[in-house]
Amino acid sequence: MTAKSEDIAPEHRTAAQPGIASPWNRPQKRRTQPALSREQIVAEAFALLDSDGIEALSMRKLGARLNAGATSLYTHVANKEELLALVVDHVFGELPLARSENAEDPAVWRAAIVECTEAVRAAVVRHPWMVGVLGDVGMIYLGPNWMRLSEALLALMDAAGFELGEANDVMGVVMGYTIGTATVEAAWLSALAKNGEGEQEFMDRLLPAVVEATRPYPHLHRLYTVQVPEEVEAGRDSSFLRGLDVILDGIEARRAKP
Amino acid sequence: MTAKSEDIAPEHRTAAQPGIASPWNRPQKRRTQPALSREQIVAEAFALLDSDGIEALSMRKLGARLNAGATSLYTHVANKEELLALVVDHVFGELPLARSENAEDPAVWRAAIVECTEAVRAAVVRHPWMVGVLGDVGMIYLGPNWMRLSEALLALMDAAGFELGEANDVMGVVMGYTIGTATVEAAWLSALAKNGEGEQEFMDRLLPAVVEATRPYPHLHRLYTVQVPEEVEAGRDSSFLRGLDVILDGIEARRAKP
DNA sequence: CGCTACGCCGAACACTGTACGGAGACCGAA
DNA sequence: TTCGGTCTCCGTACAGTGTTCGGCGTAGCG
Repeated sequence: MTAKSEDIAPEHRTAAQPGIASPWNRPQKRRTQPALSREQIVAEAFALLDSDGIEALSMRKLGARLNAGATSLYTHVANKEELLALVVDHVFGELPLARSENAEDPAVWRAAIVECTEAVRAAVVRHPWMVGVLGDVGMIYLGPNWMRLSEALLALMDAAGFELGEANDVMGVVMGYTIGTATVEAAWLSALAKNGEGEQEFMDRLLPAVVEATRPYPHLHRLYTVQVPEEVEAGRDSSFLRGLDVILDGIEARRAKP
Repeated sequence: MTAKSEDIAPEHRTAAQPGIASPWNRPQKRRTQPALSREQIVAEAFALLDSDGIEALSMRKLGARLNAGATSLYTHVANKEELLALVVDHVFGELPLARSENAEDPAVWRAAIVECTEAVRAAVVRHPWMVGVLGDVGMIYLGPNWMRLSEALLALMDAAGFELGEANDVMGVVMGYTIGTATVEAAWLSALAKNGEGEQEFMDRLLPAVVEATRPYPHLHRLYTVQVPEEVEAGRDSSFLRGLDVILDGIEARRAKP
């Protein structure tokens, strides 16, 4: 299913054709270049993660999807951990980079940051397995694609008139907020997925229990009885943007003064 | 080692005392109440995680630490996943709650938020295994201890004069930032731990490679050559606080105006 | 005394990540 | 051509993992 056109006749595979040797199943010209590549493996792992989640990713299953043995992967990837790191960076590689044109206008750099962080958040939410992996993978920010993202952000802030230290701080605040928010959201979403229910339905089913459970906590109780019900999916979106706006206010204020 | 005083004579355990039966090792009055409890299990899992990390936590090892069989745990805990959720909430149970006295003074509620978020951040950084677990555990915020934390924060913001919706937003921004920052920090720290090196040494050893790797990215390159070297461990602390301050500025500004 | 309920656990199952060694095919040199 | 050397692939094996199931012994109750 995932065979590329460079794969020369899958029937060479010894296990695939257990019949007796004969001219018709003989290797015949055998593949001249590696059947597996790191990119291919990463891409297939990515697809598997997206379709079946993190606990479905095993070396054996991944190998099978590539018409390869499990241990063949280890010639291209040192570890499962390294594989996961590569996949995470692969995700960041799909995001658009922030552009720096006319960035001296606050409205412009603010919009650029909103766009960039929204992209990161959307990626994490669309691939909820990432949050469980981000913890295991130290040093994500050394991946080439994350570096490109960072570079673009720093360039943006530079064009906006921030000096390097400030720009770094801004990036830390904004990305910290984005990752934290997205983590919580994705955790919620994968809990949903495990129950196989839609967001709104699950919420409706859960809410009475939550309301009951929060009875000892008056503020929380009020929050869940009057505030939460109407906002769910759309609420997450607007909530993220509201929060980001507050942060950008803080940044812009600090920039204007001293 | 982890035996509680209610444990009546550990030598009943069949495996612990393989000697021949005799009046001295006979069961004698046998324990009258369950040898295991959910709290005990959670506490021991917590200790095991802290000392040996996430990949050292297996049901068998945990059982062994409690002088119990692996499968005995399942009478008190449904899953490993449920166990992890309980442990995470257990961590939050150790944090101090925000106090709401004199909260109408901005300096006071700001300080209270700083204190609270610093506690959360410190907890995550001190228990780096949490970040890998937060992803798997959906719905942490339904745990009783996290609820207590939220309630205290909401009460604080209420006392500070925020209305409920605003207070919720503030909590989202501040906690999102805190969790995100702590996640990145903890990932870095557990990568360190895996290499068994100190933070500064590892940084020194890694920096040249990073500087080289960032050559295609001018801003990043400058950042790593001129900015980063002097700040590492202390830098993380102050960086977190600087970012938080910016956010609080944004919040206070929004509060002051319409 | 017997009975049920409960807490505990040994064995078993289906899987996991990965080390190892061998097998086959390619390339360049002799 | 033949002979190595190198590279990729993979079957096997090992030491674990989470969890189910059936049974066992005790405690408390009638």
